[in-house]
Parts: sequence; C-alpha cells; structure tokens
Amino acid sequence: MKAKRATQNDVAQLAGVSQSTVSMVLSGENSAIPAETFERISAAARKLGYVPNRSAQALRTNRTMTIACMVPDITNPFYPALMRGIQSVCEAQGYDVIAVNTDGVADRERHFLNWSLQGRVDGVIGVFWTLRATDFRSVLDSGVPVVRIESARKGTGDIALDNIFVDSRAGSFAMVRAMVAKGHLRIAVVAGRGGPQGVRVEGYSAALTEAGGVPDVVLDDQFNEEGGFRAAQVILERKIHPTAIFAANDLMAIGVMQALRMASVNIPGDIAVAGFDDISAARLVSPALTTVAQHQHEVGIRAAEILMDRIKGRVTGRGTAVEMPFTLIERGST
Amino acid sequence: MKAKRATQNDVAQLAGVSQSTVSMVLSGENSAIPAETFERISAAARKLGYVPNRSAQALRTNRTMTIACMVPDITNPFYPALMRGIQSVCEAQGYDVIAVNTDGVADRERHFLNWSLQGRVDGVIGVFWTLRATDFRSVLDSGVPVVRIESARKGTGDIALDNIFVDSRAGSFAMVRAMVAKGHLRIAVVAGRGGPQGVRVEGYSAALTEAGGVPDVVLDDQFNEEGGFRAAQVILERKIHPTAIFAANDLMAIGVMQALRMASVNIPGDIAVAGFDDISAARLVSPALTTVAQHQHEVGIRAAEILMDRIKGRVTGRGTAVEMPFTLIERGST
DNA sequence: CTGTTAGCGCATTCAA
DNA sequence: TTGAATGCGCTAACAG
Repeated sequence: MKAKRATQNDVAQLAGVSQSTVSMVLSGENSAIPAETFERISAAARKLGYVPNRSAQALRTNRTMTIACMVPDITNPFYPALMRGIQSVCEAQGYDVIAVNTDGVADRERHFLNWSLQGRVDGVIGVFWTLRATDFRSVLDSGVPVVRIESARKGTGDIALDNIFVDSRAGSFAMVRAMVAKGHLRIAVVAGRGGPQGVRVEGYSAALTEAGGVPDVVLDDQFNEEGGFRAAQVILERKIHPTAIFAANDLMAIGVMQALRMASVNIPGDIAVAGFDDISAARLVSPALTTVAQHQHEVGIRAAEILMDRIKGRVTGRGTAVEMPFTLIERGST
Repeated sequence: MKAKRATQNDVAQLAGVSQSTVSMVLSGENSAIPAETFERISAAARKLGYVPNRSAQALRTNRTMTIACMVPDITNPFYPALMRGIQSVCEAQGYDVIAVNTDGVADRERHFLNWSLQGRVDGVIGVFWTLRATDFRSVLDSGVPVVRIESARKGTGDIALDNIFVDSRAGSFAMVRAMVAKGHLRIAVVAGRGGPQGVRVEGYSAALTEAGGVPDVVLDDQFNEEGGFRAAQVILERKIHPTAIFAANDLMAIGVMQALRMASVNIPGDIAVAGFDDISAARLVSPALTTVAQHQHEVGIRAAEILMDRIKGRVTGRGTAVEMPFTLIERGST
C-alpha cells in the first residue's frame, strides 16, 4: 500500500533523460523536442502512471487553475444554479470550480477568503454576508481577484473588487407595487434576520408606504422553509390577517405556503403569496409561486467572465459594479 | 498591486531569528519556546500579515486538510444535503470540505478523482456513476482514501474502497408493494437513462411482477423535473393511463406531478405519484409527495466518519460496505 | 532553546 | 536539443 507516486525524476530515469527535459515535454511545451524523445518520455510516464503534483506545480508557478465559489448555503437552490453558471465559463477556460459553504457567518467567510492568501485558488466568486469591501483588500493586493455577488450597488472605493448585483430593493419595490395594483394593501413581509434581506424589506416598505399601507415586518432567524413556516404561523395567530404575504426569498415563501395550507387558508383567495429568487421549485409548488427572478445562471456566467478578465489581465484597476436585471414572474400564488 | 505575500523568511528576518524557528512557532508546536521569542515572532508575523502558503505546506507534508465531495449534480437537492452531513463531521476534525460537479460522466469523474493523485485532497467522498471499483485502485494505493456512496451493495474485491449504500432496489420494491397494497396494478415507472436508477427500476419490476402486473418503463435522458415532465407527457398521450406513476427520484416525480396538473389529472385521485430520495421539496409540493427517504444527511455523516477513520489510520485493510436504512414516507400524493 | 541543513516536486534560466 | 543548477515556501531532523 501507500505506493509513492511517480515523479518527474522517476520518469526521467526510466527514459534516460533529465528531469528538466521531462518537465518540458509533459508541460506540453511543443517547442523543439524530437518526436523520438517525446515518445520515449511519454511512454515512460504512462508506464509509471505519472501524475503531476499540483502542490509542487502551484508552489512553483503560483497558479492553481482553480476557482472557488463561496456561498452561504449550498442547500439553498439559488446557489447551485449560480455555481453552474460559473462553471460553464471557467471550465471552458481550463479552470476547475469548487464550492464551499460559508454559512454566511463572519468567521467562516473570513476563513475561506483566506484560502486565496494561502495560494489555494486563483480567483473567488462569492456571496458574502458579513465581509465589507476593505476585508478584501489584502487578498486583492496579493493578486487574487474576487467578484462579489451583491443585492445592491456597492461602492468599492479604489479597491479592485468587482461587484455584480441585482437590485433587490427595486425588485421588491416592483413586486409589492404589483401586489398593490391587484388590490392588496395589507401586505406582510417575511424575511430572515441578518443576511442580505434588509434591502428587500426596504423596497417592500417603500412601495407599501407609497401606496398608503403600513409596513408589517415579520423576521425569523432562518432563511429557509422553516423560517417562512414559523413566520407565517406568527402572522396567522393574529386576529386580523393580511391579504398578501411577500417573502424575502422563495424558500421562505414556500414555507409560508405550507403554513397557510395547513391552516386551510386558500392561496391566493384568502392570502396571496410572493417570493424572491425564482428557484426552480417556485414553479413546481402549487399554486405556482409568483416571484422576482434574479436569473442566477446568467449572473454566474457574467461574474465568471468578469473574474476571467481579471485573471487574464484583460482588466486592471479599480473595481467595477455590473447591474443585472430582475424580472417579475407572476404565477398562480397571487 | 500584486504585493508579494510575506513568507516565513520575511518574518524571521523581522524577528531576528531563523526561518525554522518561525516554522516551529507558527505551526503551533507548543514545545519549548520561550514566551519572549514566541511573542516577538507572532508580532512580526502579524505585522507582515503573514499567511502560510498551503501549496508549500502540502508539498512538504503531503497533507492538505481538505476533503472533496464529488457529486453528479449539485443542483439536485439530494447532494447539498449530503454535503452538509459530510461537512459537519469533517470540519469538526479540522478538515475543509469542497464540492465539485462531475455531471455523472466518465471524463469528469475521472478528472476529479485524479485530484487525489495530484495531492490536492486528503480524501474523497463521492457518488460515481461510471467508475468501477478498479478505477479507484491507483488513488487508494497512493494513500488517499475514498468512500463511495452507492445504491446497492457492491463488492470491492481486495481494494481498500469503502462503500456506503442504501439499498435502492429494496426501497423501490417496498414502495411499489405499498402502492399495490393500495390497489394499484397499472403502475408506470419513470426514470433517467444511465446513472444509478437501473436498480430502482429493477425493484419496481420485481414488485410489480410479483403482484401480477406488467412493468411499464418510461425513460428520459434527464434525471430532473424536466425529464419527469417529458416522461409523464409520453404516458398521458396513450389511450390507457396507469393508475399510479413511480418516479426514480423526487425531482422527476415533481416533474411528473407538474405534467399531470397541467393535464388536469387529479393526484392521487386519477393517478397517484411516488418518488425517491425525500428531498426537502417533497413535502412542500402539493399534494405532498410520497417517497422513499434515504436520509442523506445521516449518510453523509456516516460516510465522513468512515473516511476519517481511514485518514487517521484507525481502519486499514480491505474496504467495507455499510448499509444505511431507507424509510417509506407516505404523503398525500398516493 | 535555536540555527543549519536538507529536501518535497516542479518550472525555468543558463550553459553546453 | 538537452542537462545542470536554482529556488518556490515550508517542515523536520539534527546539531549546536
């Protein structure tokens, strides 16, 4: 067991050449290598089952050909979809994409961001809930680009931190306005504590106030179905119910729907429900969920393109902020 | 820009000690270091913003403190849940967990498995659709343990490949038998082509034949909602409909339900539907989906424990096969 | 207690 | 066209 892996040295010995020649050949540097030597070395490598050691390679070249996708919670379907978009771009350029869970907590966000300083990845695309622009300074200074996915336009000062965002506030605003247009005025909002949902609540409040309604915010610690479920129960316990509930993300909206269904509340007859994100489950629940699409796959693609531009040096200088569109998707739940 | 990162050498110089002393101190080897020196070095490190280079560390120690979770498709909610289980165990022991998408295709499965040979991870937990036990030989021989998550008991010969599985065939069998018990005999099965769903179809066929029914298998290339949706449409085009549809995973089942709903077919009145996996969406669709739970979170935990035992050398020798239980979950869809 | 020495496996310059 | 030499940043003997 524990056979040592073959190194270039082993290959060189077997092929009767020097290690550096092996390196040349196996690096694919076409240059000036006689077919005969080439063949001999390749054969030796194959015979020994030679596989390059990436740590050594990385140490030497300072490149890992790996991109990290850092997200709060991979079990939220929003993120896997994002990752797929990123992957489609990065892999086409020869980069592997790995995903890690930060749980949206400071320690872990910092921990994984540190990977960049440790030379483990060549670039980062991530959703960070606690880190601020300045937290990225050292990473960026060390030459590892970062693209941050945000929910509002953010300034990055003179830092080379790229932002890509969908304007969540505007999305919420539009959604709530649409609900108002349908005759709702008593609209409650259900959101997670912390995280990025503050701006969505803001948009909600603005639209509702504008229409003459009174904001009614119910928060829960969890951003998922459970949180939505609990929040909805809180709402249902009151004497007077809202005519509509807007959830700050689809997972919570689905939880809300479940609670309503359990309480035999008709959707959308008694209470309409809307969400945010347009995860794939949104159109599968019944009634299908009205929501604000963020087009996460496209966001991932665009983010990856921005990152690649930095990595390839096609873009330098201070960070950019790219806005991506949202779309109101009206389905049966409203 | 591109400030070079501080190395132990830089720290040593600033602290007026040798590089090896810095290594000792920063590696946390408590041993015999005077508090004074310790402080001086720590201060210097802090001042320079020293961060260890993991590539160098890995090259030297042959350990990365990283575990890879390799799955076919991270957008299938089954896998993120699995990953969470793995994470809970590995991180408690100081290992980071990363996730990668193999798409269940041979090239990519092999590509990522190769990571192990490249010294990028210390262990692998994965779901592999195309690789066979012998494909893991070289990786295992090189000292990187692999735990494979399977859908049936598999022999691993004398290879140190650990398996953990839920008996999918038995799960399907039980589910179909339960459907038969409810009076269904014309039961169609909807499954993806390739992948692991063959054994589920087997279990279905066995149970149905036993009851005197005739297997009716509808395949699609995709394992997700889309595939299920298409397959259901194929079924609905026929003159005679089944009274129940069993889908080889929940995603497909949800697609089936969507197709039925669109065709105004009552669930479960006209056609009952059942799935496999018990992803979290299963209890959120309407009617809630009857399914076979695989307890992916627990499977992840157990798999990680097995992996850690190997990594820590607590277990050696040929591979094991651990069976995990499934549970029939009856909900509104049947 | 701390410094010296020796690589880990590879890419790369410089000679030959 | 190939080889010898160097060092990436770090850990781990081994001396002192």
